[in-house]
Amino acid sequence: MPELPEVEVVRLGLAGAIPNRRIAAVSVLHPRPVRRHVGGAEDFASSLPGRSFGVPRRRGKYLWLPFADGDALMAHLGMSGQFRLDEPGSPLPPQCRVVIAFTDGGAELRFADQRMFGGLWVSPGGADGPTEIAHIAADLFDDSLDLDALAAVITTKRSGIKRVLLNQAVVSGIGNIYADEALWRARLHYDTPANQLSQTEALDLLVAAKQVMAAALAEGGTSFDALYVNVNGSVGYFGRSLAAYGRADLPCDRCGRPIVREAFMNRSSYRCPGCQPRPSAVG
DNA sequence: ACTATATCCTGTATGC
DNA sequence: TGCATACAGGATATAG
Repeated sequence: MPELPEVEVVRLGLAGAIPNRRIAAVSVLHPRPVRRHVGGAEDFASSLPGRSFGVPRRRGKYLWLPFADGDALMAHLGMSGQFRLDEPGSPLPPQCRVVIAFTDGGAELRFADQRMFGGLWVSPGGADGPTEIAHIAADLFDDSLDLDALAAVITTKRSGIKRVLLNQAVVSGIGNIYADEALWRARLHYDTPANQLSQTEALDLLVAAKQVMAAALAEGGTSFDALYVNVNGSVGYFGRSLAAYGRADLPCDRCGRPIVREAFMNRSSYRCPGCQPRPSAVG
């Protein structure tokens, strides 16, 4: 699923293809992905032509594509959203929802989304920081992030540590895959109360999360199937490097015990029962 | 204020 | 072969 590394791969792909290009026409093929656009689908399609893109930006899993006029096109990939850059007239990708054509007649920007948890909308005045994502915290690659301060905040939370890692208002960009990988690297059980961690333990966990996401970014992200791909349709290769996620019954790379899969927060959590034992009751 | 859960959505895999 | 069900999970609304 697209988390920070995958979204950054997409951002980089867009950065090489859309800046300074002017929109000629927009087609909305399904209304749901533009549900967050205040004026509705027709307004979305009619308000974009004539605008020119700047350099795409990202916070956590959110992308925004600034326009020269100060507004921005907001984008979230959700579970299965994809941006593709394809030549006009070429076959549409499966579940293509929105098509943006340019005045130069070059590659079109196409938004496909099977499950439609993702979406696009125009953020008025959002080019330099959309208000719609004011509640989204800095991510671990944000230069302005104070890692020590973030670790201190985490140690005040009473929730289990995985809930905290997944809370985008605390630290953004981490989803189920990299949460499990970071917890495995830090040898922590997902249900460990965050306020039972020492400052050092919290800091080590954040560093682990940043390191695993940096490694994933270097390999083009994690792809399990065609649901996550780069703007040119290529897949990422970090899936082969995962130590916990998706490895139920396979041996832990550290201790050899089989990784277990457990239901947690309406999804799956993977951990090593040897390296990441359930914490003792509250003490 | 804080924490936890239900909901949305569809293609794929699995079971009977 | 066909139908039903489980599963994948990010963000938000709602409940506690």
